[in-house]
Amino acid sequence: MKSLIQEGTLMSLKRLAVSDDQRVVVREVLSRLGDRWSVRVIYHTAGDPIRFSELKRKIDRINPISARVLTRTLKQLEKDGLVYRQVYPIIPPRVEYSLTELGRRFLELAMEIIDWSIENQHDFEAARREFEAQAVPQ
Amino acid sequence: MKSLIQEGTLMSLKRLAVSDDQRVVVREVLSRLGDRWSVRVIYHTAGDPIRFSELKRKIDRINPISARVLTRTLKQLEKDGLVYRQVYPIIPPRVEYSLTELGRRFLELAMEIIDWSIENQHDFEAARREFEAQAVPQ
DNA sequence: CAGAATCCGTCATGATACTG
DNA sequence: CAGTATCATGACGGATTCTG
Repeated sequence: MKSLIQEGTLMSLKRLAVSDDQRVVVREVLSRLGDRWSVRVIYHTAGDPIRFSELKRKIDRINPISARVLTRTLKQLEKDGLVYRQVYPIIPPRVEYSLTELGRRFLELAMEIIDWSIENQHDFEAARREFEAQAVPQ
Repeated sequence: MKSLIQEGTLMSLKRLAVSDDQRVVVREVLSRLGDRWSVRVIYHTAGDPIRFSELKRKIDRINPISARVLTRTLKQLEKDGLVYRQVYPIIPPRVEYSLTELGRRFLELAMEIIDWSIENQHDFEAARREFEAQAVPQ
């Protein structure tokens, strides 16, 4: 299994090292995983098309998000091609968000990591405890 | 395939929503993917145990990293249980870094996403071009 | 309803110099 | 060799107020 990692990663890094454009895309995608809201927004956009306010309300239930941040996150995701934004030019305005195919696959990959994190929760917590037991016993 | 996503993600979100601790762990792992250096450091730590300076030199070849940032990144990864730090109490000091089992699996998952990003590079670039063509035509 | 505008605090990153 | 200390900065996130 060690060789599996090393061969796989070496191939990836070669490809990663070749082109600047590729490094930019990778950085972009990993950033979406790492920022505070993108994954959560994408998750709540996975079902039927959802309006701005409803999306905000759903997210607020778990963790409050400001309109400004939700707007910025959605705009970024739209630019990345992960989210589709449909505008109905009526009054009052109606805007619906949904996932693109790219967005759906992104969510699947994100979920793999999320599930893995939860499965290994205790290992992570044990590592942290041990680290803090060693460091600066004062 | 839609139901696949929705069932899978719903299960994950339920688990995600239940416990605060679980949300913390998930946030932690996703942050490691999203920050600028962790994945790169983990990649270069995947082979034989590697010393601080050699690690720095390898990373520098692609993108220069300051000693301060490399130190901080390594310490964080050690605290997360992804990297193992072996100290030899000799003079001059010798410190070797290697991956834990948790770190190896993390790298595999990260590589899935990296490979996917590269495979879909053109879709991402097309989405960005289209977005910028629409926005603010001035 | 779906944002935009403004202002502000925090954290990650980074350059530079120093040390056991 | 393997870091630490100090200082600076820019992006991200957030609260509040306003609008077509």
